[in-house]
Amino acid sequence: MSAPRTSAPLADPVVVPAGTTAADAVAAAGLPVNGPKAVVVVRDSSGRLRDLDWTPEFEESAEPVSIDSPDGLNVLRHSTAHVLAQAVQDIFPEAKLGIGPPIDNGFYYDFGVPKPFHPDDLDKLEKRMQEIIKSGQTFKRRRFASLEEAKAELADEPFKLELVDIKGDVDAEVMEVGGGELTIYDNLTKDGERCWGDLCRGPHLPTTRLIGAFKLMRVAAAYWRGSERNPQLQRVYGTAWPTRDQLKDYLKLLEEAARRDHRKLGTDLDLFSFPDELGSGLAVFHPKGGVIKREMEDYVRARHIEEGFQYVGSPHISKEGLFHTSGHLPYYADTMFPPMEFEGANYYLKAMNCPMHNLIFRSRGRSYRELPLRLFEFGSVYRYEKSGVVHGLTRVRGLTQDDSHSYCTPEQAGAEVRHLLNFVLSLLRDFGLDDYYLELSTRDDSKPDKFVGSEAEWATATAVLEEVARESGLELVADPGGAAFYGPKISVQARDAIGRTWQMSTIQYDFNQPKGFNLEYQAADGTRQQPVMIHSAKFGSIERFFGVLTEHYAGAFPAWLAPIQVVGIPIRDDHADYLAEFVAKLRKEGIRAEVDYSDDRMQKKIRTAQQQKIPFMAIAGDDDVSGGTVSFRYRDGSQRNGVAIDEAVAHVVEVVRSRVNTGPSAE
RNA sequence: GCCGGUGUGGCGCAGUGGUAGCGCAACCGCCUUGUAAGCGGUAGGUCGUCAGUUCGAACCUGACCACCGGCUCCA
Repeated sequence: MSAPRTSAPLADPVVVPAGTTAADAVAAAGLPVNGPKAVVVVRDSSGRLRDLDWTPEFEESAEPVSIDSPDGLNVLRHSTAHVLAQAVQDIFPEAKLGIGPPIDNGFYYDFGVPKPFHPDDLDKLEKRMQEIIKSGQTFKRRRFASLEEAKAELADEPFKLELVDIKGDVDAEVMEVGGGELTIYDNLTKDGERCWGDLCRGPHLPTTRLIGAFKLMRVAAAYWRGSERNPQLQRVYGTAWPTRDQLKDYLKLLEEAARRDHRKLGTDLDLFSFPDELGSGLAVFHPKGGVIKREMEDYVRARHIEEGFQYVGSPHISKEGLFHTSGHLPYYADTMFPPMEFEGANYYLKAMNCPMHNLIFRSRGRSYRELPLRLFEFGSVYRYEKSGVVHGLTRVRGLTQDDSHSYCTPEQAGAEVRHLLNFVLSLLRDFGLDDYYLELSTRDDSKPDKFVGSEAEWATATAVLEEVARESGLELVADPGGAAFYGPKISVQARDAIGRTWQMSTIQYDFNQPKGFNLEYQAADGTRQQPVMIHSAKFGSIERFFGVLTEHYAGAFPAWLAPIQVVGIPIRDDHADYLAEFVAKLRKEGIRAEVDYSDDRMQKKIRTAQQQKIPFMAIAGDDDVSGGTVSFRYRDGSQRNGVAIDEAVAHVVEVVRSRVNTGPSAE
């Protein structure tokens, strides 16, 4: 997610005499220069942000930018990065400066240091930053006419020197070369004395005092200029806000995310685990997780069949040749588990299902009348993810894809992609994800060896996907270079309950594998033609989707997915038999219901059921027994007392079958 | 794969050189209770693994494994 580039105008353009500083202009317009709504920079007519002390080019159309706008927040965060860098060099004088851009909710700064930072160092740095901020430093822009001058100034900063020297693909976000212009910002104390400086394109806050609240979050290593071949620098991450309250809210959001973490909930709710004995990235689903997984699969299988897919099956391993034919092996040999050799052949665990489906297509002659031919399966694949990247259920080494391949004529491709996109979106909606945008991943023409097929083929395929994506009316984001080697793709990015986005489904247009497999169908005119294939995974992987759903619902799954849907809670032991009859009736309707027979008190049983996030608690005591009723407590805490047994059964059945959620997802 | 951090009963944690402790969960009792923790007792750990240092290692050193936070990668 990248921050929006625009900020809403605060006022009409300010008209001032030439030579006025932006700060004076802002003041003249009666705009605030302090506090949480402060104007911190201005935008010139070319859209570029400028410091408030910017005079020479000041224009009538300059637009004030407030600190709480997205641009203003970036300026605030970037300025905080400078304060961090100054603090680091104060405490670790040997530290060399990398870069320090703003990011979502914060900033980072990279440093070259002889010894990596320890998390405890953050406290010291925060303290020093606090002092700097309170002292009210300003950032003073200095311009250099020549490279030499700048280099002399930066003689002690090897990384900055490298930035100065970079020819061609200069990272314009980081600095500005071009036109021979290089700028250094000097940090000035309140008395106007220089106390620090950094090569930077700016702009910055007029004073560090506007940094209302910040916190250093973590240290990590990051490759210099993002390349694995470069040395690693120490990156310090922080967050920064105009006010303390905003920082507090942000930290609360992080806590909420931690509370929803599927890895924690997986243990708490007894859903799944990753036994050491299996190896990294290999999950087992426990009975409760198994229920959810099976419900997900059953539903998705049924929906596929409704949509005209045919359910197929294929093995987990194959001889090597198959993956040569498909073209995968040269690209993915590193990330496939190493081959097993026996009977004179190499066998690989499959890392993708498409080659298998291609063999099904090719198993007999195909007619145009069969197209689009839609094959679908839950295909388990194994990918040797690097040790540092496995992450809960969202990045694993063994996973199951709900993988489909639609074989169609090139003319049918657009309609098939449209069909798939609608299908995918309706499925996601059924699982409570209804806020999404699309990403169109295309070929990177500068890296032809990463992609197969001609430019014309790519252009055709991309045009088909783009047209369907556009007419969907959903937000569409370009992802140049993100395509698979065999073709472009649309991916659906879904926002969860707390606004995080997850890449979910993909739809990929492939004209290459049909070629490699020599797939053919007989056309109406009797000629043999080559189909195109559309790959699609709706969940992406069952495991990953499971993890995302767990976080989306914070473990409070909608009733139809809940491992235990109803728990009977007797007020006294002797009410248990009465509830057992009720539970038996529910089970007859296919409801997952149990009686809590533990010798805990009913309050404790309620607490246990709440922690298990069970949607329905059916409570019964003397009143209910004599009245032939049960009393519901829902997991959101609301109650419905004295519901007649038959009505209660019907109520539960209705909620479960309608697949709606009972109670707010956050408990 | 790279950098840093962490690894103690099912879960959450304490214990920095003298042969392991707390809370929850589990089990056994007592209590018989109307919407989020009643009380008492019992059992459970070769302290991630393997080497090493030491009279002695949960604690110090090394290697490996796993996890966490990032980076790089993600068909």
